Formats: sequence, C-alpha cells, structure tokens
Amino acid sequence: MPATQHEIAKHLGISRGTLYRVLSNSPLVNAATRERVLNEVKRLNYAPNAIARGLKMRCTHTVGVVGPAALKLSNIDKLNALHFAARERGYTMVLGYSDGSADEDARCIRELQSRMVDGFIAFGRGLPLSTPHYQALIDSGKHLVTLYPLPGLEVDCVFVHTREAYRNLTTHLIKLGHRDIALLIDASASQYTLNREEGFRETMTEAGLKPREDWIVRVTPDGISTPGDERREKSLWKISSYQYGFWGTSLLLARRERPTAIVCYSDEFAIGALRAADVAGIEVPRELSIVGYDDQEPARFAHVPLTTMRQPDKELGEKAIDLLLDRIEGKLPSGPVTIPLAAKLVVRESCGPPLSRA
Amino acid sequence: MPATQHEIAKHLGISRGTLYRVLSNSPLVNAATRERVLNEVKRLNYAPNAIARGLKMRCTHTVGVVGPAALKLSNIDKLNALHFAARERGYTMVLGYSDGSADEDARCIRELQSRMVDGFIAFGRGLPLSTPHYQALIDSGKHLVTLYPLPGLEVDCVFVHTREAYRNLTTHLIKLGHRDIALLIDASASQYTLNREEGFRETMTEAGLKPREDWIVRVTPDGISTPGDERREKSLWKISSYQYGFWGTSLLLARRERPTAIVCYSDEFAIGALRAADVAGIEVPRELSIVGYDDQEPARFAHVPLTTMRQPDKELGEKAIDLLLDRIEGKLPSGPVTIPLAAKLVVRESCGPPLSRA
DNA sequence: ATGAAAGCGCTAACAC
DNA sequence: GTGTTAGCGCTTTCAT
Repeated sequence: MPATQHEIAKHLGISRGTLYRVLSNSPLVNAATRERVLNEVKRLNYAPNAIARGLKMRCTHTVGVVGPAALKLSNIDKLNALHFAARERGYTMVLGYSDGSADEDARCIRELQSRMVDGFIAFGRGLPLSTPHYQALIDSGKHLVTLYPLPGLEVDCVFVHTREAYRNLTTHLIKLGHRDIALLIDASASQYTLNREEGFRETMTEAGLKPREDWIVRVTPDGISTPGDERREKSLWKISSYQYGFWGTSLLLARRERPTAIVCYSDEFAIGALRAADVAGIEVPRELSIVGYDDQEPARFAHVPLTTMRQPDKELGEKAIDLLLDRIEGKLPSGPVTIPLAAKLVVRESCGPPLSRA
Repeated sequence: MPATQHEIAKHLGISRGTLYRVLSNSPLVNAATRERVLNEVKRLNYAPNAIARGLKMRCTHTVGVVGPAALKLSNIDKLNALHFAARERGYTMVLGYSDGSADEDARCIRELQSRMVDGFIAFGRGLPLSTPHYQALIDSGKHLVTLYPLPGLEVDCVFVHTREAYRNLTTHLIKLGHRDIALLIDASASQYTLNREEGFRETMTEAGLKPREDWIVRVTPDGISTPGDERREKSLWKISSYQYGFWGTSLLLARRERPTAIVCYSDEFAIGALRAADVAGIEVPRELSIVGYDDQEPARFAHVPLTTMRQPDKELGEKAIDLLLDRIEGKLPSGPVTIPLAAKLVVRESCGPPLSRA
C-alpha cells in the first residue's frame, strides 16, 4: 500500500495543495517547504496513483493495442516497436488480445475503453467484419490508427505495402526466369492475404503469365480450400504456420505438374516449404525456388537461407505512435493520414534460375 | 466518451443508487424500473469505467507481469499461457517491460503498482540483483509469484526445473555413448544460465566424466567470455540468440580438439549451431550431436529436426495464475508454495552415437 | 423500493 | 505562499 498525498501532507503538517505544488514543480512554494517535502517523498518512495490521476485528468497516458489473439513471432517485432515508441513519448502501451473476429475485436475495444486508454492502435487480423466496430470508435470521437488499410474506413493508417512487396517478390522470380510460379497462402479473407494475392496476380499478368488457379494454394486447418471457402476463420491462429507451409508444399509437390518456384505467405510458411522439399528429395534452389516474407531470424539461419522481404517494423511502430499521439495532443490538421511503408527485398540463397526442362 | 451511471440515471429520472442496484443484480428493485434501466444500458452500450471502479474498490482485477525487455519467441508461449489463464479467471494481464536489470525491474514494479495491479508475476531474467526489489514488494504486503526460484527469497514460485532438464539432456547424450560433450551458454549470471550449467556439470561428474572447462563456452556480445566475466549484462537481449549459437559453435568447431556433442542454451542457440556445423561441413548427427531447449516450432522444422526439451508452458501459466489469484482471494494458508514442473525430452534427429575415433 | 451522501487519490480553481 | 474545496465515476452505507 503505497503512500498517498493525503498521508504525506498530514504527516508533514501541510496541506495537500502545497504538497501538490511541489510535486508539479510549481514555483509558488517556499524553498524550505519544498525541501522537506521532497525528502519525505523520496523517503517513502512515493509513486503517484496513475488510476486516480487518470480518473481526474480524463487522460491516462496509455495507448491501447487491439492485438493478436496470441503472440507470435510474426507480430512481436511490431509490438516491440510500438511499445518502445510509446515509451519514448511517455506513454504506456496496453495490449488487448483479440482473435480478429468481429466479436472479439468489439470485446477488446470495450475492455480498453473501460481502462480509459487515450487512443487505439488496430493491429488485429484485418478482417473486414470488424470495420463497423472501428467506425463506431471513430464516431465516438476516439483516436485510432490502423496498421493496415481497411476499405471503407476513413482513418489514420500506417501500413507496410504488402501488395507492392508481393509484386517485388514475384518480379524477382520472374527476372530469374521463372514462369511456373505457385502462391501459397492461407484461406482467410484478411487484408494481409488479399493484398498478397493481388500483388502476385497483377505481376504475373503484367508479365504475360497467366497465374494457374490450381497453383494458388490456400491452406486451411482442414486441408487445402476450394475458392470461396472460408471455414474455420476463428481458429486459424491456433494452427502452426510452419505446418501450413509444409502441408501445402507437400501437396503441391506431389502433383504431376510442378511449379519451379513458390511464393509463400510468410517465412514460417517458407520454412515449412523448405522442409517439405527436403523430405520430397527436391533440392532448393536448384530444382525449386522459395521466397518468404518477414525476414524473421529463423529465415536467416535456415539450412538454405531464405530470400524474403524485410518489413520496416521499427519505423512502422514509430510512425503509428507518432501519428496517434500527435492526434491526441491536437497537433494535426483534420482529415485522415495514410502512410505506406515499403518492405525491402533481402536476397539470400533460396532462389535460383529454374531448372530447364527436359 | 462512454455513458456514465450519472448520465443514465439522470436521463431516466432515477437515482444513481437504484441504477447501481440494477447493475449489481440486487433484488431490491422494482421490476419495471429494472426493465427500463436494462434497456437504456443496452441502448447506450454502457460499459463500467474500470478505472473508477478500481479506485473505489482498491482492486482492479488485473495482474501485472514484470516481463522481458522485448518479446521473444522463447517467452511468448509463457506469456500467452499467463494471459489465457488470467482471462479464464476474470482477470486482465498487464505486461510490464523490464530488461531484467535491477533498475528496470524497480521501475517496472513501480509502474505496475501505480496502476494498482492486484498482484505480480515475476517473469524477468532472474538476475539476483533484483531480489531486494521483490523483497520490498513482498514486505509491503503485495502478492507475488516468481517463475524461477530466486535464492534468498521466501516467495510463491512456479518454475520449470531447468537443472533437472539439463541433467536429462546430458544423460541422453551420455547414454548414446558421448563422452566429449560441450556446453554452449550465455555469460549472464541469471538463474536460467546457472541452472543449466549446474545440471550439466552434475551429470557429467556423476557419470565419471570431468567437464572440460574450455568446452563450456559462454557467449557474450563481445565474443566468448573468460570465467567470471559478466560484461554487457544489460544489452544481452538485443543480440540474436541464433547468432550466439552460430558464433559459439563456429569457434568451438575451429579448435583442434572437438567435442562430439553440444548441449545448447536454447533452440535458438541450437539452430545457430546447426548452421555453423553445416557451414563447417560437419554432418549432424553423424559427426556432431546437438541438443536444444524449448521445443520451439523452428526446432521441429529445422533441416535436422532438433532433439530438445519441451517446457510445460500452459501448465506453468495456469499454476502461476492460480497460485497468485488464490493468494489474492485469501484462499491459501500462509507460507510460501513452490511448484517445480518438469520439462519433457523430445527426441528427434539431431543426436546419434559419437563417431568412433580413428 | 428508492434517494442522498461520503469517499477512493488526484488535480485545479479559488480564497486568504 | 498556503489552505480549502469540488469533482472525476464508481460503490456502499444510511435514511426515508
């Protein structure tokens, strides 16, 4: 039970007003009194009660993150970046957990609301169903920054340009000479997935290559989905992405006609793919090129170090927090701001020219 | 700005007392009034202000975790487990970040205190310097559960028995016939490191094998440390564990006399080691056996799937939260409780018998 | 069955 | 310079 201002003031025989003046560095206080107070404050290791302060000030110096249902390697760098950026500006990050479903997003938002966070970062899964909840949040005058562009939402947004990134990955393979390229993604309708697919399709088409629909593999917890299938949206995060990559690639490689390269949803998928190729006795990159996305550490230390895209996580966190806090502090003109950030191609050893056919 | 009880009551022309009775399911309220209130509450999507409630009740239904400085793959499973276990019992987990230094631990504790958390989980790095701060916390009557036994601290503790785990790993290698076994750890004085080393040494000695000091490799950001060297404690977490493993193993393998097996600090170390062996042209497990610790997903999907120890993360989280909340709710007799949990050996393909010498 | 009022710890406006 | 006071939103006790 930490000391309160009331107790300290009583103990020192002064009023709470005077005590507060010392604590808030007001000059309107006798030097001797100030001295006495500061000593006592230090002696008792007084720490202001942030709860009471927040209630009074209607401002808790806290940003709420509508985060992922479970922490994963693929999101912790962004969370760390947000945390440090917030801390840098004197704010604390509170992490809410939502599995990305609309209900959970709503619950998560309510919970953060009730803790009186000063603003929100939408991390989430980027599923369109949550849009109304975010819209309601904005309408109620709260500040929100999303980490992916959500169609139909007029809101501040800082995001990694995934579509562009997948254009670059695909282009990289095409330049190496590949024409038979597969795409290995998950079956959700999240922005993350859609953007990857769009980037891939656009680039293939522009290069005069018609993407083969049976080489666009959508993995679900139940296997590989047929187009339009969106089963088990909610439990997706529980399944291992490595397993997805392994599974999808194994099925792909077991077919009669095989691609010479695979664009994967993530590094996890790609490492699973690498393993599947190994098990199938297919040599990477000689017989099969594989690219990932994220530049996670395991990608760098994989048996065949992965060619992948590095996301500017630090920059993303800083820009998002700056945008949010500038809004909160009223430093920004009205009208939503959108800041796209570019991922960077990291070339390693998992890609090569296609094996010329017999 | 969410609706308050005051507003709703005024709007309905009733007193706050009556409104509150409805919200708290008191039977002492007219059925018609109750109906009217509940409708309005739903219509306005009223959510109680947790901040105000906490201030009044002196209980926020929140547990504070003195967590790691940065989220890493090796700790997120435990954090997820804590989160879900807390949620299960109606509590929210708030994550504090500390790099494990005594100062940061103190700051982190203060910050959580000022948010009036009901209890603490010490995740941290397990460095002895922080002990006094935790002692002070206990002395002030707060509830604390640590996730590692801290010598000299009488406190509730749920922990994975790392020393025992390293005994098992070492025994596994000895049973395979290895005698020349190296230990690859970091140079910190954390409980994590010390327990690993103890388990290794004990087992070697009991098997009549004298551990070679030059094969107990302690990696630091500056290279390999000499005994007693504890430079750069604070920045340790910034360096890649994979890099550590790669580096330490490369140096070890470059020596004239090489071990036939390496016990690693973690799966990250082990994957780095795997890569180093690959680069050095040494075949795993034929020429070199490697064991990790953690059973992270990349370990399972490594080129040579790793033999490692799986930690009971879910159980750890549940037991720790149960212990803490039972304490808070006064359900436990006095006196500290210590619950050791066993890690489980997972045998994969990274170990084999030693190559018989020429 | 309902209303009035006090108080959690802090801040800020106002009086002396 | 210092003391007093009201109030943030919620819970609880005491009157009615």
